[in-house]
Amino acid sequence: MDLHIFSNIQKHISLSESEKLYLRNALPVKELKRKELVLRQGQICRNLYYVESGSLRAFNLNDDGKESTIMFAIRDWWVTDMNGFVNQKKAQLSIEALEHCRLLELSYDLLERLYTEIPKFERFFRILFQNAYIREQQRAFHNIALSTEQRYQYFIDKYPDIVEKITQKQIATYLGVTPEFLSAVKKK
Amino acid sequence: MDLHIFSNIQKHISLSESEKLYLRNALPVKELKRKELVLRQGQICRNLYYVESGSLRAFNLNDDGKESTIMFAIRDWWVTDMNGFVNQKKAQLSIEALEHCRLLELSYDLLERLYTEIPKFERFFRILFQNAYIREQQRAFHNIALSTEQRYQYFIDKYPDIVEKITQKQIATYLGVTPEFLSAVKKK
DNA sequence: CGTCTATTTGAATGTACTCAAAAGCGGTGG
DNA sequence: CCACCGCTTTTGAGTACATTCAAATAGACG
Repeated sequence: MDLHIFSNIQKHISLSESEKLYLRNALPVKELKRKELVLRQGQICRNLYYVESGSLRAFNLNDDGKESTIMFAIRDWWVTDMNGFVNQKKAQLSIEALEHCRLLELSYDLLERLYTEIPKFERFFRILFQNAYIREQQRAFHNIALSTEQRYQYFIDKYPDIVEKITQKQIATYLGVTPEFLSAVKKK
Repeated sequence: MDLHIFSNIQKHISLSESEKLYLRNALPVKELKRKELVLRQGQICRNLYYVESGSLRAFNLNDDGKESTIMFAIRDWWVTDMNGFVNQKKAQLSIEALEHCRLLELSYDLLERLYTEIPKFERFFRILFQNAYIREQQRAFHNIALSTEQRYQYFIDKYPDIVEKITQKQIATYLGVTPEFLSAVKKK
């Protein structure tokens, strides 16, 4: 089987050929053009996406027009508005393609079925959420403990593959500072 | 059975009487006095704790002596340095009792055994980590998008049971501002 | 009751934002 | 393939947010 998602899943659990075949048929491919949205803030969030190729940005737009980037997703990452998805309610986030993307779409209903029919998916997503939790807690820690310069340095060191896909303005909205200020920090 | 942990677990999975008995015997009770540490930054983090009663604070102390509070934990919460715990490496955090505490201690080895021997624990912790991830992502979002005043308001609205256990200085280290500044924000 | 820590207050300093304008760069269409 | 257009990045001045340090006051614990 040729999909990256299988090796992603098999980092943590094993899959039989029939399970792969099942998944291949159950996961629609979604192609996105640059700047296209796969989720719009305010819509019900019905799917979890695996990124076969391309890159995306999940962001919130508030009433004052201020954008905050919640996460980036590149090849081999999973992305959605997780709060909206697990509670099947309106998304706080929009998710846009930063370039041409090829996604696999995992619906809420299918995921619930996977949990009951193939219980090892509980394990897979337990590990996925465990890692996601640790990452986000680290981020929250950095946000309260580190200077903008330190957080910028950490970001470009930790996510070089993301950095090459995005603009400095997008990094600024991820760090929670203005593009002007980030520019000034870099000059130093 | 009389432990709060059982109703905590049974929010998401069911437990037989024999499973409860097994857990009861497998989870040592740990009693802590006020200000005592259950984990010290730099130590290997061997346990995950369930809070039967009392309240705790997980924080990082950096080289300049600056404290950052990563989380609070009250009755019915789980707490540890999750990164240290799942990778069995040195803790970034210390965890101290804010008052007399009664904890249940779940070791790394026992948890790994639970995952394989009672697979529904994969589901339980999948849901636990899923919720933790959503919470931390929300926190990271607030850190980059909201003012100190808004984050303070959100915290006291969302966690009134925590607020009554802690000092304003501790809230300040959780929000990532100085106690002096938080005091000024409140006056307004 | 005394001591230690938390909280408040204020002044001086540093960090970050706003607004505006210029310069640079990339995508798109001709 | 080049040139234009729009967006990103830079620069700077003025303002607002947040910290540091010090000292006074208030509270809490033993």
